[in-house]
Amino acid sequence: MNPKMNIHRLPGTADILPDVAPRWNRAEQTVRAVMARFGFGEIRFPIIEPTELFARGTGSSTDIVQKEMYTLTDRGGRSLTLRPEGTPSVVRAYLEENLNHQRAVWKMFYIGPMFRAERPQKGRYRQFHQFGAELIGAAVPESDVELIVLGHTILGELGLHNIRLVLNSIGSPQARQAHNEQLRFFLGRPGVQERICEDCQRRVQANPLRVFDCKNTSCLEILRDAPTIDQFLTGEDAAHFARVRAGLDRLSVPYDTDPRMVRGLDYYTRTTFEFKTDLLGAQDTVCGGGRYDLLVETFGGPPTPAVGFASGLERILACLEETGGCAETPARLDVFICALGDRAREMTPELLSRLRGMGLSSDTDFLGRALKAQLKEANRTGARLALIVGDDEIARGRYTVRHMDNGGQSEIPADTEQWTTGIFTPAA
RNA sequence: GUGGGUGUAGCUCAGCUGGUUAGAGCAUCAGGUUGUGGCCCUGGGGGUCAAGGGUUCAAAUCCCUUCACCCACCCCA
Repeated sequence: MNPKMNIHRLPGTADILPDVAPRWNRAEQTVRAVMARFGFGEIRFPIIEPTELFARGTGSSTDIVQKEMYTLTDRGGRSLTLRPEGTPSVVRAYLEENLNHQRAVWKMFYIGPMFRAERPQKGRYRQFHQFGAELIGAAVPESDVELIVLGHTILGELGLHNIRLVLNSIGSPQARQAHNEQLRFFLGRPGVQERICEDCQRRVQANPLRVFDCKNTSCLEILRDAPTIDQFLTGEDAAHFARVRAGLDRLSVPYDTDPRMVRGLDYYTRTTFEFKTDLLGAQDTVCGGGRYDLLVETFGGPPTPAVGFASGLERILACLEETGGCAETPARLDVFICALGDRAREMTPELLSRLRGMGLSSDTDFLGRALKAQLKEANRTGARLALIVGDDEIARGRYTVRHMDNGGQSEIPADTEQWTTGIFTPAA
């Protein structure tokens, strides 16, 4: 806010400062730990990719590709894009690195920043962070269950409760097309067409499925009898879906099915799911995913079934903040050195090095301030001990150690060779 | 991209329908203790009142533009 400072953070981006960075680290650690427990290995792929990867992978009809990508042209005239999501890159790497020749099934996860040029608001940023998991090569319903349970477990271990799992199956592209046509017919009938809202009139043309997201009460009334995707699933689609639900039932993972749940990416087939919260307002999806059995083929690979999900870290952290579920445990310093006078200050680098070499966290005052101010600083940093080094101590060959928790003081030899971690461990 | 709201100190916010040098709490720094933190007391620093333009004798206050943030639409994590 310094008026002279006229370079600003881009809209929808954030600085994660030292006071909140520990929350991020903790969340990421939890994600990595659970992923490892489920047998998923980390994959790191470029933040910048050829634009065609997303045009073909994410799908040219999606909002992401049509209006939300950060695309630039490099000096060679190539069109590059800052990744808006992770799945296409994972599939690209899977084929490019010939992973399909090494093993039939791959379980991979990623974690990192994504970029979307949307209007920022709560729970939606232009640079945001996702973790995601992909299980490539398996078609059985139990692999869907594996992924949903993985998401469920991670969210739970992150401390997120009161989240609702919503399940749907959108079947094959053919089923969806049939459904679409019926829906258009249903909404285009005379007597209906005039009663739906303007937005929905437009949706009927662009993407009829979207009418199911409308909140308008008269639209909702009409839509109660609208055809839903479940009526168009093939026997195999329906059997697959039933088995996914049965798998979740056996594990007592609660869910709601919603044949009207719509996802905005082109590549989904059969199972789709979302974990939703009621803490975030409009941006209520904390994790979303589904099966994408045709995506590998669209990149020229062999027919390869797959399932995946992605989850937004900002939204998760925002939820935790709402519920107070991220109690801060401020890091405590072991020793704060209070140096008085030039001679003492000259010695502090060695003293610090010795302490740090012993594995103790330590710091000192770099402003040449009075003892009072230095102790205040020691207090602020949560130091357990203050090591007071002044002319008196140097003359005596013994330094003063102050126990910040109870104010008690003792002395230790000035000779650092004689130091042990024991003398810096305050009595409990 | 569209609609609505907001923008005053580092942070959270007062400042009524325009009227003298723009305030509080917290934070910060200093003093009360010439070498002893947390509590308390006293004092200091810190604002082109988001930016730019306009109306007016007079603008933090009214108008316009831009920017940022928030909410909703759209869509998604």
